[in-house]
Amino acid sequence: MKFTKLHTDPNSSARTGLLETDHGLIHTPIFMPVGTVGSVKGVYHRDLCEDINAEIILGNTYHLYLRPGLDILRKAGGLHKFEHWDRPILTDSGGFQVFSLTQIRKITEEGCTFQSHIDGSRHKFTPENNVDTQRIIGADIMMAFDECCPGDADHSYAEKSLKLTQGWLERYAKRFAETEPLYGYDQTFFPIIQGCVYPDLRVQAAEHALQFADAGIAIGGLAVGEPTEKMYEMIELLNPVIPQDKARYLMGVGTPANILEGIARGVDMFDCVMPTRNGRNGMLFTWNGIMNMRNAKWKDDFSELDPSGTSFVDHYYTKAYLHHLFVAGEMYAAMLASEHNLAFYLDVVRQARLHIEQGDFASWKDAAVKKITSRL
RNA sequence: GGGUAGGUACCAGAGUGGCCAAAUGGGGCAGACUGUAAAUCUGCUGGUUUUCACCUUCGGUGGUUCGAAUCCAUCCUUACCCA
Repeated sequence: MKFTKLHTDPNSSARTGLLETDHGLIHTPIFMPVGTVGSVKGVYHRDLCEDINAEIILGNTYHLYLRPGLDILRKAGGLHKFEHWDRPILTDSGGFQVFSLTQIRKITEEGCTFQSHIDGSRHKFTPENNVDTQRIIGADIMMAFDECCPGDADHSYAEKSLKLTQGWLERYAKRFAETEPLYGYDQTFFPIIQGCVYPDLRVQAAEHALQFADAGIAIGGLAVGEPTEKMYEMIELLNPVIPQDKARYLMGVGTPANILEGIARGVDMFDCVMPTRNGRNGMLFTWNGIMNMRNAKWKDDFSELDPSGTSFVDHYYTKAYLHHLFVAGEMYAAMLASEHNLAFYLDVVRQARLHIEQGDFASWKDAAVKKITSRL
């Protein structure tokens, strides 16, 4: 896998690039829709390709390992074939579940013991079996197995956590080097920089992780409880530390504004459940601001859903109609909102790329952020 | 005409002397959501007030009582059954 930097913005650290995979090209900056258990919730793959134009989607190792399980994934010939998705896939390792399923897991130096959130059965992830599992899933980009450290952790915990992550990374890289892709196309892996909100830990984490970076590297453990400003500080801090020829993936982020600010600070790749989850819960992101479609104000607004939207749903349906679908609890509401939001997110990164190429990204970004964070 | 069971907040429906502005659902109105245990969760939902508190409210009217949604009388009314 290869990452090439293409353009740089003169007034910020924003850049465009190209990530070449065996399943196709990824133009960065990019947003990657999250498809945890083998589907981007509520959205047809057809629409993901043609309407939204997602260039890559995510899967999740923890969730897919529990269900459908490795036997089925192996028999299916990997996740691409199983879910019939021909474009690139990135899988998270389950490191986020180490963070979010804190009540039902135990961390040791060897790995992490989980209780399944589905049936309570006990399982263990180690860096080694995590590589094996992601080989079976067959992601184009595999994520290292880490501990996603909470944003409010103190320095001592963060340091201990980082040590663990670093030890796991070394073992992960070793196992990765010893194993081969199973399905005839290339796989790469991204190491993950942890270190919470502590500059000394972050820099140290980056320097360590960079030894294992091939095409790209990830910044993890952000947007997990720390103030947004701290998140921006950490990205700024890492920007000069990470070589320009590595794709930088800011994991789990975020709001459209977070993404633009991340791009301005040199980030190339983003993923987040926000467009789909918040969409299912009635929130629409647009260039003109945020709409809560359950609000009564939309009930007799028969204007098109989003005049500036790029999805067909934006011009095919009205605000009043979507409001009605949400109030009525119709699943179609969740589908339409997810489709709109993902199309918007992909439009955000597309516009960002255009403005970086034109060289006016920084000023455009400031104006855009102001607008998209307002409430309609 | 006779009998029985009812009439409680936007709706349904608990409550049957003080802890009742009144459970619980639904509906309504807002809010939250960041590598998805989320088509989920939270708050508010008689009036004034930031809270305390006070005022008005449980079909109508009139009583009993220190005190009534709750007991009594009467009227209105709904459903079902019998004729």
